[in-house]
Amino acid sequence: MANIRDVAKAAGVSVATVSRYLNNKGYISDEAKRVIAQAVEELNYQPSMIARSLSTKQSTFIGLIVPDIVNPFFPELARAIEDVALAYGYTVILCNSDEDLEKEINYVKTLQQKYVAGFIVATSHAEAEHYIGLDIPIVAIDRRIHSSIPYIATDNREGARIGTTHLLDSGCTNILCMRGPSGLGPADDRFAGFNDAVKGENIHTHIIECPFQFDVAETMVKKVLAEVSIDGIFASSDVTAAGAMKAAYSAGIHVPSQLQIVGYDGTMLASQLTPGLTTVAQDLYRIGAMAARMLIKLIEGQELTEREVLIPAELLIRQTTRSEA
Amino acid sequence: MANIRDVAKAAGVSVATVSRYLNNKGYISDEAKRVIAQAVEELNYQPSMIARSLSTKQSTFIGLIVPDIVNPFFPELARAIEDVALAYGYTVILCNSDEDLEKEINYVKTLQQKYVAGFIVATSHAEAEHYIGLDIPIVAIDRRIHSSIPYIATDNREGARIGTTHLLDSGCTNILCMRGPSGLGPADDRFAGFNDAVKGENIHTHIIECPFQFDVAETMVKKVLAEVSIDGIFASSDVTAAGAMKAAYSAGIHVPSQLQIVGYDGTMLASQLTPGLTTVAQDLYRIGAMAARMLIKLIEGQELTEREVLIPAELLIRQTTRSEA
DNA sequence: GTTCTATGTGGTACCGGTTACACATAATGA
DNA sequence: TCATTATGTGTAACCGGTACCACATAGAAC
Repeated sequence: MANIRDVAKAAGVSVATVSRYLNNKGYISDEAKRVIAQAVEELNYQPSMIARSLSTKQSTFIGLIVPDIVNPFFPELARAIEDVALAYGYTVILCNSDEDLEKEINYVKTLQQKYVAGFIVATSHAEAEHYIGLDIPIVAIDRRIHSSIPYIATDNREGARIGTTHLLDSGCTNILCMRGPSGLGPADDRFAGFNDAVKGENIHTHIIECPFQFDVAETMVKKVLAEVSIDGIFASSDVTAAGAMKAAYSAGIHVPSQLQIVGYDGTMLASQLTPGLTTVAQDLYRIGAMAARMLIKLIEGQELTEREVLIPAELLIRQTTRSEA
Repeated sequence: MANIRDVAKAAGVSVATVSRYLNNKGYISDEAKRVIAQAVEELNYQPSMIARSLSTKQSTFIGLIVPDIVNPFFPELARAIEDVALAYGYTVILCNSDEDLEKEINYVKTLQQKYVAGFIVATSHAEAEHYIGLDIPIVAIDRRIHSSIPYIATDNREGARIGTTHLLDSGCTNILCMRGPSGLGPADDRFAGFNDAVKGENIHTHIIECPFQFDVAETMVKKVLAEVSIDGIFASSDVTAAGAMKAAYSAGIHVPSQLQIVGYDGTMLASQLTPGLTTVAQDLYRIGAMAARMLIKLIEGQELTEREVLIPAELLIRQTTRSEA
């Protein structure tokens, strides 16, 4: 592969001029532009990003840390981030942390060696201390890491309130709330939103704490259905809602006539279930895209207008609720 | 951040010695090892991968090109690749091609500039010519790009045969085959497998060509159900099977008592549907892991024992088929 | 005693860019 | 007319590693 000196020689100018041409900075005559363009074309020259990075100590890599890309929540996020990154000339490095702090720290270290320009962190084990010391821009998704790190998420509390209210409006009076792991920011917020909605209403509520796993959800809901009588479920994720649907099916309980269910996330899964799952949709794409844009601003030294952004959730009414009104 | 010269100075040796120490090559005395280790420790030195790459013209980045990470088929693949890559000290760059040839070429070009060590290509628009010229190792997943490029995939034909046979064994006599886009390798193979299974059997078959999209599948199957009477569906992906399930539900046709369905892929979706979707599972993780291992071998200059690997598919029997036997 | 080999270390060119600085020329303003 | 500024270009140091080559020393082989 040709390098910048080859181009300079072919064009009959100095490497400095070629560099200026490539980066569009400083003065260059039209004539110089012409001959360099031609040389670039002829030699099929492509500048080495590695050499550029070494020299400028900057790169166009963005590290994306997620717990597990297999969790349907993250691909859409990743997709949005990748789209925006591409548009701005960055590429994204995928890291699965498995919620394992050590793995995460390790990744951060490795990527630093590779001069990543910044991180987008969408993980729950994020310990502030390992990030705030870094002199690399970071944006947090879904949960707050530290006040100094900008973050962007769905307004989970309000979203959960809306979802639960929909259950109430649809006539449910015996509601099971499948809350997510306590201590986990978004899960706590959603639970708070659930409580906001039911407070003062004359209904019965049952609370279980359930990890975001299909199998566990199915098992737990099966047990609940055998013990108490409920007519509505607010699940704090689509995956757990899917588990609940399966449990209801096994128990011979019809959805939505006997039991109504609302999920959370608005993933593909929700739309592909039968019956279609009513869910509180997060605008994952928007979150991802915005996070990427914020990070790139940070990387390029621009000021952020907002450091904390809450995106509203939207209720998608499908067939697991009756929405009489 | 400290560099290798700082370390050399602190340890009272030359940079060459430090480099040898870091790369474990050449002769170094125990004493030198000791003082260098200490200096590295004290300065918290981490070698710059960028500088190393510039010098060696090698990197530890692997480019992963997929059509769309949102398609549930790919996250699992990506996960496996990432796991293996991590274990060998590589990091993976995620690229969504959207089946767009130009975007794909663009990515390849960009990543070349960034000195990626190799590519794993899991995309259908792969035009051989853009890859065979590259002097970078490539492994293809799911479809063959060119005879010179190693590839690894599920034995789709045999998988489809097994899935279809299961439908036959379960008593279906009127089967709809939802084949994938013709011209697309894996889709063609699966269709061939379907034909292998039904050939010579005394049953009726209906064929439709359906892209791997939920909505389209639902619409198409709705139409079929209104027109002809069938008791079994072989879908060539889980997503289209899910669409078919929804269509059946809308038409008031019960699965599996009136209509049995077999999907393909074995994604999470299949297990999370209600009723659970019987499906021909590809061992996505194994495919991904193997592809990553093959690529790394190639990168590191080792010989491959096999250049084409077919992984057997496995039938996962769940609740959309009756499997009387 | 001389040659050979194994062990150990250092100097420095090189990878392919960027950029500070020096320098030249033309145009502008006082 | 002379100083000043805008325009345009080249030289070379630098980013932080790698690795070739030269060179030293010590023990083994002949």
